[in-house]
Amino acid sequence: MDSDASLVSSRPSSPEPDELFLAGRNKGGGGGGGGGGGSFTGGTVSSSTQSDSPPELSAELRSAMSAAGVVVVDKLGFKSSSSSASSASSASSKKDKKQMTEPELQQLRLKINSRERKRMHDLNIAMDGLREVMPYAHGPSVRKLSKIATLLLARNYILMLTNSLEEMKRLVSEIYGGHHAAFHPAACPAGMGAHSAPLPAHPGHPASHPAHHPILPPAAVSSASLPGSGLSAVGSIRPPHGLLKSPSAAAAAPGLGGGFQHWGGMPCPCSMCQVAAPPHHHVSAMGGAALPRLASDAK
DNA sequence: TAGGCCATCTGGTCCT
DNA sequence: AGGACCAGATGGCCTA
Repeated sequence: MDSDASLVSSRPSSPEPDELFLAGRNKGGGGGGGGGGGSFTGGTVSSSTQSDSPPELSAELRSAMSAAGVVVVDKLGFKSSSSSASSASSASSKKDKKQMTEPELQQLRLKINSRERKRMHDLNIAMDGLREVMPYAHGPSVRKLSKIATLLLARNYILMLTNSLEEMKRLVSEIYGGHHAAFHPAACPAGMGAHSAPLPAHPGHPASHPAHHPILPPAAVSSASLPGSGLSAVGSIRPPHGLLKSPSAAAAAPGLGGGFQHWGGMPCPCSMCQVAAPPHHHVSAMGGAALPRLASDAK
């Protein structure tokens, strides 16, 4: 019904951050799957849901909808000049629900629905933000990761980055460990060269053992050292392949689809290479400016 | 056509 | 009291 469409359409006009996302996001394209289309096909969803309500309520609901629209918009941050609607809703909310008239109940219900919708939209925005930093192929031709796949891939990615950091620290300590005195003045940053204060994280320092991670909290380090930890273990934590039904998604998300298998034969010991980037990209990948993205060949 | 994924609605519960 | 959070139900869309 148009009611939901009006509510949904009122959201993009909201000054909130999700507006930017929703505006730039062409969910109707079908890339996001049925759900993606659902968010912008308010008519379909509303028709389905409104069909639950008695048909005779439609007109009433529509009138209530317009009033509730003001309330919703006001709730979303607009400077609503119509205080009557908000006052009516507040007044009705003060009543017992049993005493509320049907339009008032509907208005309250719409308000709650809108709030819940906004909450879910915010959740989806956060989920998309997570997808954006995930090392899998992005693009219009690549199917979007499902929510569960996104979460599982994110978990794997965090674990893998943790292990990568540990591995790099270990290598650095191996390289510079025996030449600490010689390398120290030049190799260390200014603060470190001065050694004004003991730096546990210094490569040559005994305390720089990976077990005492200077950056990550102990929990993160311990999580990296899961049973059978090490780089190969990260690949073993990947989610079930069944989560990636489409081969394109599996190819686009190596962390999910088994892209870690090449680790054993790779000349570069940096586990970052397991993700997607060629060995010479891991510096930029560590920088996080541009996470390695697989070739958008998928599909 | 079945199954997966999703958005939305809705009622309940918990928190501030 | 109001809002946030959660889970179940429902129905639409898409893909194999």
